[in-house]
Amino acid sequence: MPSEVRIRFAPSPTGALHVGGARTALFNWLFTRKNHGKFLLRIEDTDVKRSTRASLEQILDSLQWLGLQWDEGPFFQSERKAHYEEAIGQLLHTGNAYKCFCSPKRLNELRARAKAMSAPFIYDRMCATLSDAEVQRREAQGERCTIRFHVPLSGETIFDDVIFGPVRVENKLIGDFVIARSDGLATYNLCAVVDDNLMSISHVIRGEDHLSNTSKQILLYHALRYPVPKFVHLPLILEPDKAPLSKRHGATDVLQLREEGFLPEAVVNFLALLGWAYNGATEVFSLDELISKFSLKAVSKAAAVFDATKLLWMNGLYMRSLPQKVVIDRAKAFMAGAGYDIPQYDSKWLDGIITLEIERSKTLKELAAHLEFFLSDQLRYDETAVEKFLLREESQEIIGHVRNRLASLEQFDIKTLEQALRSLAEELNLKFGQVVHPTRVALTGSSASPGIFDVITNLGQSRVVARLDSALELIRQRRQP
RNA sequence: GGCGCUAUCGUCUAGCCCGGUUUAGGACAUCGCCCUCUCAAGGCGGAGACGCGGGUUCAAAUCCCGCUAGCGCUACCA
Repeated sequence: MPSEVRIRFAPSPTGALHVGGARTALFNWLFTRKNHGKFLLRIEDTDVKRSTRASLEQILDSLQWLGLQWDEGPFFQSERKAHYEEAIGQLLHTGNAYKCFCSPKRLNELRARAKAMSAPFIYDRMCATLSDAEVQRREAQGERCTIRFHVPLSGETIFDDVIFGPVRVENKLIGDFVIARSDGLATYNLCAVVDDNLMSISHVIRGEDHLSNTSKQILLYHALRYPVPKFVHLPLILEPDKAPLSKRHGATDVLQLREEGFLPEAVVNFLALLGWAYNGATEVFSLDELISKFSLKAVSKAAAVFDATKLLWMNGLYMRSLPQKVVIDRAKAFMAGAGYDIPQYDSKWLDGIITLEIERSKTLKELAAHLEFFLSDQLRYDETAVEKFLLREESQEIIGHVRNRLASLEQFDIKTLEQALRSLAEELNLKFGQVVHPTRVALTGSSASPGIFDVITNLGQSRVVARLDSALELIRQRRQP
């Protein structure tokens, strides 16, 4: 029996959670659930300058919205300094680390010189050979120092990544890296190692951008005599232009996706398909199916482009396949959040018109927009539709007839309406569509809408007649000159 | 510059490990047709890819080498 599966998602709160981070979180979560392990959330906020409270909240909010519940945490690295200091002390004590007094200026010069010679920059280890007395003297003088890890000069560090396979790097190419800044705060590589050990993490699942850091961390594991976890690096997610994910390209933040009216179920399903495939043919998975079918072994090594169009398609799929009641409730909540006064509407009527638009909307936002002509009598006429269907020779007459026929109806159910309009078309010697199209534009302002009878019944007789009158008025005005 | 990683339709991918079953499969997008009161949905069909160059082999998308391109790391960021 393998030891317990303990997984962590460790974002740094320096910005909102974007789809790349969300995908990492998802894969972490799926792997945990599949293996009945524990999912921990750790906030890597050691960079005090860039970490913000707002980012933290956005990340937590995003994770919750996606339904990725964590079992332990959140833990904050900013509150765990004692652990890092202890490890650093141990490293110093065992001679695996040393104090470095080199100034940023000298380091920059070293870097510049290396670049000028197009040679690789590796810290020259000047401070590695300082005597204890010298170190003490300079410290006593109040000189600030960083602490560097003593990387072995020879040999190589090898690890077997679960996704990428064996990766090997020569130690002499790594260079003594900083594990504690001059202000005493430990850096990422050290904190991650110390915490992953303390938290008994079994698999470190993170973005491919950390692949190159892994050998450094393994060196740290060895020096600290910690057991080394399994490493799993996930391929990156790219913008359509193949550039790394960034703000400038629009909605790639999870919270933005929510604002755009996407459903978390669809986002999760879509994200799962970014770098992972079950058999290449099945694309739609419930969360439970995802958990049972997910496998890190099946994750691709190549970076994937975030295709918003496919997400849109999948969201539409979920709009139509999730239980209607669920979508209706989500739509109402979304609209309330967008400023609509939901309680003012008759609940049953609202549910009805939402239902009509669910199948023709890809997002909740789009759905809300489609509802506009039902909710407001300030019709926004689509100019193309007006020209095509209202300003035609025969339109005025047709709409006039429709108006009178509908106004005269005693019953206003679909059956009666259909009979009325079909016979009207027959009497006028017109095709049904010729009657319907101008009517639709007059009623909705657009040439696209739900079925005309659904529109009419849900608008109600008085509003229908009023709109037909308005359309007639509009036609008269537009024809004046 | 050094090191590391990656490379199948425009995009997400299956196939690659264990060479032949592949006229390289599916999905999104796109184009056409059907359905139809419009839109959407749905149905049917079309176009569309193994980065390049060498090997190995009777046979290579699949194995090997080189190249190219992209990305990552090379921070007192994570």
